[in-house]
Amino acid sequence: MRYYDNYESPQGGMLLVANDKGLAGVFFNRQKHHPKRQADWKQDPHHRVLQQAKRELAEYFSGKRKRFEVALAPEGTPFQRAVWKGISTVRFGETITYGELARRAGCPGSARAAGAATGRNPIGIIVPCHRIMGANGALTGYAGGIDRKRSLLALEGVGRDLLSHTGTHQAQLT
Amino acid sequence: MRYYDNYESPQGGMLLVANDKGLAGVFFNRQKHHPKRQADWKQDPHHRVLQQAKRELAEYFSGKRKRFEVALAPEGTPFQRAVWKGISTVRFGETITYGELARRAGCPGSARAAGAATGRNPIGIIVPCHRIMGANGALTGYAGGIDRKRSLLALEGVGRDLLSHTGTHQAQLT
DNA sequence: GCTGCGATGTCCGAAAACGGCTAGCGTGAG
DNA sequence: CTCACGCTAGCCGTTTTCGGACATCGCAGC
Repeated sequence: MRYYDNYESPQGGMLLVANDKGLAGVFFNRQKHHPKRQADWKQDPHHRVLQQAKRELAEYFSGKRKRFEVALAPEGTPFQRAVWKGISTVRFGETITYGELARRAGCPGSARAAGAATGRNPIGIIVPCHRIMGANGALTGYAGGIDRKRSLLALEGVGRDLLSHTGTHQAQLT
Repeated sequence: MRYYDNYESPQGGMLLVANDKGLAGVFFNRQKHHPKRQADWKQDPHHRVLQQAKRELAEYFSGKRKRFEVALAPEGTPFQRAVWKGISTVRFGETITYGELARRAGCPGSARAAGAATGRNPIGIIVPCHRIMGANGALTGYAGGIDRKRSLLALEGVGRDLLSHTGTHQAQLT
């Protein structure tokens, strides 16, 4: 069974989803790959996991939390889960490249596939896919929109020099 | 959650599967499309639905039962469920053709598709797919093997003339 | 009779397309 | 000479697409 609830963040409305094992989804409204609510999902604002997630997110956005503790239960292929696990090893305020991410997932050389898997990350913010950047420093992409990626990194104090990187036009695009 | 148990029939070992709503599967061991036991299935010989199914099957094989009453909960596409429902309208000892079956499912002209759906019937014997025959009288096919189809029809007293039908070569093949 | 054909829903395998990538060059400006 | 930048060609798991194959049957043409 799946449970869900809405959450209003400083960055916009979000959808939170949980299953029996833990948190399964955190999406910005109207973001890329946003799942559509299934008929058998139940809205439950008081669900234990959802409540904990909402609390931790609030603390994160208000600058009081740098690590998440809620139990995660994302669903995906073995490779995808390895990548998402790799993303979770990147700490608050740090960034790594897609290539490094692929290495941490145990598949060096699969940088591009790692990028695709990153784009499919179902647990935004808490699995900090916004901390992954192009090897040349470009922000490259973000399911919730590049602007949000920039904002999140700024919130984490990532140096402005990195955010305003001019190494490539791509930083401004998409 | 899924529950399962084994059952030893006069025609060979079988696997029975149930979900929360009713009986979901009845398969001969090693038959075509036999599902492989999933990690999250639980064996439970005392499950209410499984017990009822085993009892009714025993009665059927010993000639004491001509209609099944256990609740069914097969999983498939809308078309498939329509076909399986159509199959269930055929009574003990009767037979119909795939074309007639398609008609009963509300899709005349989809005889071939009905045949494919019949082959995917997850609830053997209880959803009596062995009562469906080719328009020319051939036995055509059976996921558990043509021999079992013949035996089941014999058990139901279907005339020997139908079983040894010589209208076409296909009756002896496959 | 026998042959060939068209209609039909689903599944399955193979192949191609598609990305939140990167390293390696070539080129042109300083 | 250097360096930044842009282009290109490989890289790789997932998703999408596509083509057959099926537990068929009735009809047309020979």
